[in-house]
Amino acid sequence: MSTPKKSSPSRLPLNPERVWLAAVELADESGLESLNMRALAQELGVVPMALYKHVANKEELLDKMIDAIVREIDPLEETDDWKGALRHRILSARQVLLRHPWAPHVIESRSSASPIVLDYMDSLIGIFLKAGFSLDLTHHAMHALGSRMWGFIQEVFPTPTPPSDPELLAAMFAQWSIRYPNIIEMATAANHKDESTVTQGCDDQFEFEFALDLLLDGFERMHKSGWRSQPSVGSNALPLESAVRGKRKK
Amino acid sequence: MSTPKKSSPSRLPLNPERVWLAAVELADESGLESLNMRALAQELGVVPMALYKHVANKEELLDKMIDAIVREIDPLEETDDWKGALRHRILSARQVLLRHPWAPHVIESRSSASPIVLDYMDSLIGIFLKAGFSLDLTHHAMHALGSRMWGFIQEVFPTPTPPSDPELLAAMFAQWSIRYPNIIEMATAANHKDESTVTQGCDDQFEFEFALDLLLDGFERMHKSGWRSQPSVGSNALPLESAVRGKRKK
DNA sequence: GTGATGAGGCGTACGGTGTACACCTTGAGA
DNA sequence: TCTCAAGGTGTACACCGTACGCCTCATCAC
Repeated sequence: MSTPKKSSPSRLPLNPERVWLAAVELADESGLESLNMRALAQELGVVPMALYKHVANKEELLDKMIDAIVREIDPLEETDDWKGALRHRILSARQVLLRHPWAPHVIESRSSASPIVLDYMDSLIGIFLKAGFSLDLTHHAMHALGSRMWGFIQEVFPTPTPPSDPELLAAMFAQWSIRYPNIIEMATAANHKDESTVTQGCDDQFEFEFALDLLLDGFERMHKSGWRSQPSVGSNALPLESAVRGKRKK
Repeated sequence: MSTPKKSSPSRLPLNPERVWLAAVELADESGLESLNMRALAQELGVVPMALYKHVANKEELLDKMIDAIVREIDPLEETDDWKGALRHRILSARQVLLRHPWAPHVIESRSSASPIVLDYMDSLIGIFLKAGFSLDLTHHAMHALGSRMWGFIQEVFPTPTPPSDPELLAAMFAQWSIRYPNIIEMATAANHKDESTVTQGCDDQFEFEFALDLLLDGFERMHKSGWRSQPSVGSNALPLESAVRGKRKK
């Protein structure tokens, strides 16, 4: 052969892409907290410092990991149904995130959008514009989508996991009923069960689609009614705010 | 005196609250990355390990810091205007976060809600229920609010800061116009300016209120129309989803 | 061949982090 | 005066990212 590999049979030469794909795999399997340069190096059968010949540092590695999974999002299909297209794209993003549970945390910690990320955002904006949305409304809609465009649930503050001991559980339930009557009332109703499932039984996919559709329906309504944030073009300072404040109060 | 402090005149005895209030102050002034146990100890004129007599570990310290700022949110006022009350409370939360820019990152990293945090959530739920919202709709509305109930902008992926050199800037602008035509079109229109302000001039407060009002209006509309997610009580599995899907398609 | 070159893997070491653990100090109460 | 515990001290360790210098080896002009 013209390329004799004598050192080790299992050692193909390692390149940047192999590094971050291995990182994605490691994070998928062992969680983000297990992803460190030493563990990743070991996974690749290499010494830690070898990685730095292929990625500048850990931050860049995390950037590339996000790029890798953003590429997994379904490509945009040709259609005239803007709402369907947007919905499909965002739900696809959500499926990707479900496969990579570490991703939300990493996305939130990025300091700047990569070209791949900008491609995705550009395509979403394109959906609005192609449907005839004003530049103005498109802009606000993108902000209103926020992290939801990536498929986040953005589940801040998961409620504490209840104790398994039934006696302790009953005690906790009694306490909560006094201090958090509304939470308890809502939670027990939400799953037609007793206190044992008080904090469970919430369908994430449903909640996500509920909020997404609420936003999309809102965008549609504003678009159809020809909503504009500015009474007259030319000034772009505080008037924006008072304009909408006026509308809100009706 | 009956309490002679001979060691040092400036050394009042240090207690848990002093520790986390000092931590909040340090994070406010120097940023979250400067908040470590050694720096915090120095700020308090004490050796690092002394802190562990008052807080269990850094995670607990971060929990307490969040508690401290959640307490800064305006208390709930008595009113029959649920939308106004909710709006006021959430905008107040946003003001708090603006005073403590490190808070969103910390909130996102909490693994469980503290009692103080649950108090706040309970009060929001209470607003919905008092207004006559169904338990069902209240539940979904809380999820739809998501991190917005804390006043997050949730500005994922800030666009890269443009170079200051005007020549480089023009080059970047030209490149972007080709690769991200929609972003550029939207951004230039958004502030009626040339490329020099392409990524600036976005009023965060306006964007936040825009999205918040969109959600609140949506909740109101659904409440008034007597929206329910379940065609019949008793089953709580997939039917939920198809129910809303049906509504969405109309 | 042979020496130069440079890409890529290696080994050591350093500074920064959270924190375990044993020690000491001090002041209140018996 | 002795005891005891709360609270501050000092040392030390494990783990992290990564700077820096070295070594190996395939390539290629001569």
